Amino acid sequence: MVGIENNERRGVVRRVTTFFDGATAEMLGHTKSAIMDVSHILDHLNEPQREAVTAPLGNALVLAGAGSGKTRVLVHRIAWLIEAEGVSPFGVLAVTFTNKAAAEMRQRIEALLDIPIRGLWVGTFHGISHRLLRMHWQEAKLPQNFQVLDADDQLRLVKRVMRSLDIDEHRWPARQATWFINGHKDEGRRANSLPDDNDLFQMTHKRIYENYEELCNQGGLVDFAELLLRSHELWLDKPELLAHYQHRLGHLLVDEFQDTNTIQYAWLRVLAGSNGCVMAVGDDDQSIYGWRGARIENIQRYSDDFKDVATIRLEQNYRSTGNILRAANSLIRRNAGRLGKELWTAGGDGEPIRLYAAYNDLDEARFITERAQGVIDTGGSPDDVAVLYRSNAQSRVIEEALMLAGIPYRIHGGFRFFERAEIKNALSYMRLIHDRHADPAFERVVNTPTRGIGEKTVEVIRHEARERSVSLWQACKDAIVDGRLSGRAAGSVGAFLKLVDDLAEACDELELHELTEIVIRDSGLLEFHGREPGERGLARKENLQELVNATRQFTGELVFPLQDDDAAEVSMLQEFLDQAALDAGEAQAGSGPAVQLMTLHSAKGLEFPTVFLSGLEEGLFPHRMSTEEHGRLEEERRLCYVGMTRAMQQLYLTFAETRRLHGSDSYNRRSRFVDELPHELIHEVRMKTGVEVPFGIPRRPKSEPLQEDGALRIGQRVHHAKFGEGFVLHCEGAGERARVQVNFSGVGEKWLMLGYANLKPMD
DNA sequence: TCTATCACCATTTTT
DNA sequence: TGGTGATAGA
Repeated sequence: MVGIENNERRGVVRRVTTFFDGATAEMLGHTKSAIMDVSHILDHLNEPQREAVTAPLGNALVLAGAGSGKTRVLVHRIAWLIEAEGVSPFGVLAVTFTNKAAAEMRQRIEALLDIPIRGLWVGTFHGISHRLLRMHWQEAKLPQNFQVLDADDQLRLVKRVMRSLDIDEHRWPARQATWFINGHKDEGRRANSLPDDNDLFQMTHKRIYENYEELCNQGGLVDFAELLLRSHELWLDKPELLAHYQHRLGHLLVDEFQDTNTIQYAWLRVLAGSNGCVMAVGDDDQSIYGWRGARIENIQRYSDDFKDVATIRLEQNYRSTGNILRAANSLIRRNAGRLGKELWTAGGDGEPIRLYAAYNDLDEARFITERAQGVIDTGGSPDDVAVLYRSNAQSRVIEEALMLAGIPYRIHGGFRFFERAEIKNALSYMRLIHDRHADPAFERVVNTPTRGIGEKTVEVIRHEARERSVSLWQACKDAIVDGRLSGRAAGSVGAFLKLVDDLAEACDELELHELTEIVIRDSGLLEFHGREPGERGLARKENLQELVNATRQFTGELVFPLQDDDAAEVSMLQEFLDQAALDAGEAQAGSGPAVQLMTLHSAKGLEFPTVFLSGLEEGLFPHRMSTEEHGRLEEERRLCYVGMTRAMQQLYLTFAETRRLHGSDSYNRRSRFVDELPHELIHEVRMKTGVEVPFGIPRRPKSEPLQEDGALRIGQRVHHAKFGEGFVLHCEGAGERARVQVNFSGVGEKWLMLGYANLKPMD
């Protein structure tokens, strides 16, 4: 029904160029909105936003700059489709990358439309693909109770495969093999489609991929990439099924389009078919996930691959001050091949961007802490402050400084709730209760808590299972009957089997949370983890309790409700386990206002009144590993752009001349990104005094200051009391912080503080 | 089978 | 520097 309506509508061309709030209804022509008040949808939108929200039914590309109201446009567009265009909620599919974004969008749509939108599909690529596979497991050639593997499960499985193939894990790290498999799946390639060549790397990994694939198929295991790949294949294999969804889902909206990878793009194209309307929202300047397969070119290809794409640019920024935007604009302008966008604000210039050249990482942390304290002292909330860094290793010193100052902070990233070992253990018992043949779960808890089933015994069971192509569980039963296990091992294994069977029986008729409670107690996990030394034991026990709470609150309500004909028979337990795999939860429960510490990557999409961009040093940011390739350097620059545009009022850039990383000191030059910013927008904060001076002018090119003193120049031979003779390689800094790198004939290259080294020129 | 010790190593992260 | 994984000894 919906599909037919849509097809008719798509021919209708409506030009809506200007809106006057009072006149809106009259201007909408013959659509349903003529009799309906849609001002709540269109009020408070700027011109381009309204253009996007009310775009004619068809394909559209919305280039939404940072802070330009992207989510707002998506939400209002959906409301517009439903209320003004009369599209059924069942005909709309909104795709995001994270569960958080999906939840937020759903919530905002419901708030805007003031009614729960049953049937509206809002979810992640993975979540939606997963749902499809659950509904059409037979067509997708999966067992009904197939299991979703998370990254950790996958890695373990790959390791198991490699061991069974006798592949040296030193030479071929399992991480790399997993990377290889996922990389190809993300590109839509199955193991058998990879070419055979003489490349040992390729052939080894292909072999692993093939065996891994086989093991997954045998055990009904589906990893993240597989969800997408398989649902894509499902559509291609079953045209009638595809037709059903194409007909039903006539309106697709995709958030963060620049982050789509090859398979996601293909997935969308297939689903859209020739009649579907796709609204792609994204920002090529914020593409920072190329390293995990995202294809920035998808956003460029889109206009070619889809017909009659209307392009709308959202460039008015509602977040940052003029200075911040000007700096960000001029930074990103250095990247080539952009679709082009220039952020502007109706607000004022605001304060200058502040730059702090710290002596070392501790000094940097001290400065950040001091200024964060300043924000709090002047009535700000700790929540208003974010400290961003390139790599997680940088967080420690900042943490310590904040802790010392008694400023509450929260670190984003790290282990998330469902990724914690104790939680995964508990879930594994639950998984086994649900499906005795779930091998990954079996492997995980067969000897957790320790019950005398060692590696040797497990190896016997694995061998048995492989020989007969049965699950580990089945292999245990057989091995006991056939007497293939020693008396002692047979006893322990038998006890484990009985434990799980007993748990299953005891929990048969119970609510999910009651089951969970019994599982963590009777499996011995609660006691086992509680015994762990120190704070950790306590924390783990609490987490397990928290799991019980989570199951109690779990309603089984689907992320996106299904229409009656979609109804799939899925137990609450299954549902919960799936969700735990697909949504690992938040890393830390928020408790009170706190300064936010996170990587630049995880800051995307967020905003803060005060932002510290720390560690702006060559080698760290841009990261050493990204400086070689041009494309990767541009991605680093986009990352810097993302970081800067998080700031609403105040932006601090900091770097350290010396940094302790991995236990040894490193001396890095200030990041090129700092120098790519217009100097007039920056004030440099001087050490100790805190006095601000204009940035840029007095700074001389490196090595010059020393030359002027007539002391040293590059290449000059020098003598050091302890290291002997050498010649100067580099000079950096000035005054008390001046350093030289000298290549000594005896001890090699050394960095020395000029003030202390007492170098004697030799010529 | 479990625990202590020692190399080894080290962007970014969601699903 | 600190976390991880392999190995040796109890």
